[in-house]
Amino acid sequence: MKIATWNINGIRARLDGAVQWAREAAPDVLCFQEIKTEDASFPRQVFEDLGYNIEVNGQKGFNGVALLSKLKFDEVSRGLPGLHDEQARFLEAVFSLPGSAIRVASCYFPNGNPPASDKFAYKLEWMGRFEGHARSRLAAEEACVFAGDFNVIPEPEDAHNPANWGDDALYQPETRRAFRRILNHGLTDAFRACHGDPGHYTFWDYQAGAWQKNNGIRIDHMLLSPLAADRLTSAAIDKRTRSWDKPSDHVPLMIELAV
DNA sequence: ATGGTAGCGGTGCTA
Repeated sequence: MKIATWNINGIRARLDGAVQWAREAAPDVLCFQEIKTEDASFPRQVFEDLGYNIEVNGQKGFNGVALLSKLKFDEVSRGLPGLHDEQARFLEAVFSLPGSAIRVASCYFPNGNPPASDKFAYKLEWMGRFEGHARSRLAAEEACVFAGDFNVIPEPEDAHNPANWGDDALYQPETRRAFRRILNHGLTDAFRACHGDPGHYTFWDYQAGAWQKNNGIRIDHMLLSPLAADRLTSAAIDKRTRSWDKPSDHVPLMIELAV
């Protein structure tokens, strides 16, 4: 099965491209972040016409995540357990498969800029809450995929020019440490497990010709529990979408699992 | 060093 994630930066502003990509790539599960719209105004029909069931944790104007699935939703939960979050950043669901099941979450981690602000404190708090949640999911020994925009540059090889990011929340030592703590509970960075070489990015800023200069960063990730990682057969970034008209500043990431 | 772009919503905030 194919699972994809894409920070779409406004689903209504990006609808034609998002639908075209979903039709062609045909993921079984598609996670969106930054839909920037409320549940009631999510454009459901065009995706339902492609055969998707849809769950949304939306918010007016900012944030917002969604899960689209060709499989039936068995369970859905909104928000990180135990976190009273004003911001719509997390949506998790369980899907039944023949003889097994898989849990998938669409995650939009806080950006956290500027460092040394309340936004950065919120980012670290959110990452800590996520870590606790991931631990409890790992204890259940399920096939589980945490997919989304983590707003973390894990390593220098995940940035075209790491020196440019020294003052950015996405590359602070505390941010990278919090990400490693999450991984160290036993999650696999699916893209990195399939590609050892540097220079693969999922985000290019709109400003200063970042795309033309390939001045990108890898901040969208899929973290897999051991049962999911055992089934991982491929991972790919589809950077073609970044050159489309009116693109998102992020591009889709897709994995394939042998299930 | 600064400013560069985009979505939402109708101004300034967020990224």
